[in-house]
Amino acid sequence: MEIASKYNPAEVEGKWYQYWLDNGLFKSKPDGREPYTVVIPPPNVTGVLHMGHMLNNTIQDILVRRARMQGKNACWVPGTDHASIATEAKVVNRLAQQGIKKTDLTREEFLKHAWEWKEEHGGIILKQLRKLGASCDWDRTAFTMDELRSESVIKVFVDLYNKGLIYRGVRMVNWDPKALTALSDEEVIYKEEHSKLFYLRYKVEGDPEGRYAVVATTRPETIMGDTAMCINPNDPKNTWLKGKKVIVPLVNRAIPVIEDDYVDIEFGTGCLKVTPAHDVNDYMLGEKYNLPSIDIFNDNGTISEAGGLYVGMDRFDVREQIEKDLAAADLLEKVEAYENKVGFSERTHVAIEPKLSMQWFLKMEHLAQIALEPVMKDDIKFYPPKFKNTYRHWMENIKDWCISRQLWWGHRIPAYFLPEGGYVVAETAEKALEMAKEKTGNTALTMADLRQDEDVLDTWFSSWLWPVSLFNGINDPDNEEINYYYPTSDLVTGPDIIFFWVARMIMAGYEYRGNMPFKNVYFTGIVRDKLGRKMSKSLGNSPDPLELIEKYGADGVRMGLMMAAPAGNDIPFDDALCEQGRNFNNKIWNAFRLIKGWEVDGTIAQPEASATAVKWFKMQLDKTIAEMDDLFGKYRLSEAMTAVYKLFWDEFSSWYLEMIKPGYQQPVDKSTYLSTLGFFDVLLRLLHPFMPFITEELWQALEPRKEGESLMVALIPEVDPVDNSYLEGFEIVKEIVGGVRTIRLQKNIPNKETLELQVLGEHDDSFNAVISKMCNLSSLNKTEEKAAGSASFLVRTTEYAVPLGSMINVEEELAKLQEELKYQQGFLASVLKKLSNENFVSKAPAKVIEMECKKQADAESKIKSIEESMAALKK
RNA sequence: GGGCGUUUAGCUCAGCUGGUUCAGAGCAUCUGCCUUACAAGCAGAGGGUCGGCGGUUCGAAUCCGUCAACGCCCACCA
Repeated sequence: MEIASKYNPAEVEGKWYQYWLDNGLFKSKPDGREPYTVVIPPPNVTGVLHMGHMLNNTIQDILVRRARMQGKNACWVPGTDHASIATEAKVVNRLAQQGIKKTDLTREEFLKHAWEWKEEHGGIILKQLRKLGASCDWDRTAFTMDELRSESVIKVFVDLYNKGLIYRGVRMVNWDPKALTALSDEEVIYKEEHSKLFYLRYKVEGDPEGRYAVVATTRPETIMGDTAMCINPNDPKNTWLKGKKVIVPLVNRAIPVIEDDYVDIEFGTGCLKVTPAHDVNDYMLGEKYNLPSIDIFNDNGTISEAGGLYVGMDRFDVREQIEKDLAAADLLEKVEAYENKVGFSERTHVAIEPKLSMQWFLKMEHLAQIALEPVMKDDIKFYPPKFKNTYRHWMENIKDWCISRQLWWGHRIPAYFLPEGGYVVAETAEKALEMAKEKTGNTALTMADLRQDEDVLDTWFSSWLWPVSLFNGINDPDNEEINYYYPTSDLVTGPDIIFFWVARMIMAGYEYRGNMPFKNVYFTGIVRDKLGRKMSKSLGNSPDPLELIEKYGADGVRMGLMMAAPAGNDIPFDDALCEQGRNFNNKIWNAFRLIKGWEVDGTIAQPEASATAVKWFKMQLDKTIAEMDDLFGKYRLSEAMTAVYKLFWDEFSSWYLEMIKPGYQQPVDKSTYLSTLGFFDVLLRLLHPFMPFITEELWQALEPRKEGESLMVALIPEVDPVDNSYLEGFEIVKEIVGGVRTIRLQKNIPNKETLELQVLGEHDDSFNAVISKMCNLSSLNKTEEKAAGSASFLVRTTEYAVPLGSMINVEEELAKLQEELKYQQGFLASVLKKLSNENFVSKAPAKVIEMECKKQADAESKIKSIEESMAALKK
């Protein structure tokens, strides 16, 4: 059989993915097996694959594939998120390119465009995931705005409203002047900004001396909205202002001076301008002192008519202009450089404007209560657990959730306003009409009399139902699927959405299923470039995942990502990691070439070295399987991968295969061959979750397979108990072989040339055949006295000598031995010092002392043997 | 301003409740090899007073205190 010496991923990946699809291997239906369920964190429907998705989905696929190979009924449900703000923005942009303004369209017309956009661009990301090898059950692909999910969302809204948990009211909310919508607190990102602190002069009304108060503010453009100035009643330096009125600069409007402890005497001048419409704290002061509120901004962040000045100008332009105008009017005392935190919209990146508006809110107290305990008690486990703290802190300080958005793309709030005021909340317009008639007593009401709320719900108000709604557990709470698949097993996601999504899913899970939505949460890190920077479009430091796959193969990229990805740690990504992954693919490929290239002879007996190798490797294999099991249990996936990586590369390729390898053009015996195929098969099983494509390719080529058979559903074998002392014995063999190799290297003796090996001291003969083969020995004998002119080395306390006759350089050997002797003597001295320490001997446990005594004996024995060698050389 | 986390070889990290093989792994580096599976490879080697200081202990990378640097989360001081 001719096989290329290098693995070509492009040739096989598409083929096997299609094979898996054709044979329905990703599909899952409830049955008698134990379920293993994962729901995908739904990416934005119009998004494209980035490195974060690659990492996240690689991890999910590893977990899912492994579960499948453990005989579980694995179900990985894919889907996308409608992403209100982001998608609506994209649609608006595209319309703008066509010269269409959103405001010129009706809601229906706009939504038609939006759905068209979704059909065109939606779900690209899911197609891309197939290139990665994601084993999702694609038949289950869902969308947060598809029929079932929409119905669930509306049903939940109505339910929460009926429970009294949803209310409507005018509150100070985070306003996004670009997206023109309210946002939740979580959607605001605070960033440190270099800004200015302006000191403005507020003249005291009717003061004969023309005195003025100085107010420090970062936002001079809001003075048109000032309705009071506040001082601390206990501030001696401002006592003179009590009861006075001051004139707002430029605006020339008189406002009262009020007193409240809220004002920090130390900050600025101790005078605070109060703008109830545009600052959360000022709003509270306004409520407390019954101040008027002047909203000086339009929704888009320009100054409104109510502002009186700078009408129509943008808030930031006004800030620049007003500085000049204040200075010109001699009303600007000074300007200082200042660092402060400014809130930005998570989606549109513009500065948030606090704004009073009518919105819908969800009360969080009850939901937080039911969701906190399970995480604290580890019913739901977080990996890494440090995020429990973050979670608790948020739950304990939670505020009500603003769930309405002034957008069209999303789930429309099912509230219907009545002609004479008031509203009803119902799942459908028909039901709403019924309720309206009942409420008003007016049976003549028609659909046309009702006006549905214009707003849609926050995207996360649908995402939080995801683990339940995917199995239709809201609409049909007792169906077979939800009963079987829920609670799901593992959730893999980034810590950045712990509040947006994870916490809220836990709330919804307990509220609507009375049970957790998932048992374990694996938080991934952020993928960074090798300089430690976040990957971003603007930096251009994010590699294109599909190009990477093309270059290194999906398996290589998966490995590259996993190589540096312990849970919760950031991933410093480097192409070199994928290269390492690709190289490993090649290693596997070539091991396969070797094995399949052998001619098998059923008549020859199994060599002793091969028999030993088979016995040893079986044990090594079992040990690693157990180790991987343990690591997977702790979600230490990169360590599990490292374990199998080393098993394949070091133990299997470098040791096992070398031990059983027949001589040039010699056949291999049947028994060894079959054992080797068996080992290779198991190795492929262990590797498959990490690198699905190459393993399937080789597994299919390993033996004839029936149509539809796949490694994907092969089982990871049970292990036999491991004899650790046997494995330890083999580690000694490795040291002996290493010792001989070093001598060959140093003396420049080619492998073809045979050597003799003499043993002085304790030695287990059962591995002699292996040692002889690996070292190409002509003899391996115990002896009392080694040959003159031999190079030797110590393994534990046994000396191994290779007679070399005249090739020995006595000077060099002596120098080497001298150095070793010095080290051993130093070591012995430190052990003796410990043992002569009264405190140590009396207080340390017997086991430890015993250990030290053994160290002493070993060191003494080694010293003796070194001294003997030196004496022999000097003869 | 609070809270959490990190700091171990050039790089990325592992070292669980203090004590054999506790100073490790992979990559990178260096040396020698185109050896008949694989040069995307093989065989070897070097490299760290475990962030600083102090304490507990017979014994500390590991426990405690403190300082420093970095990172993340939260918070209404203009």
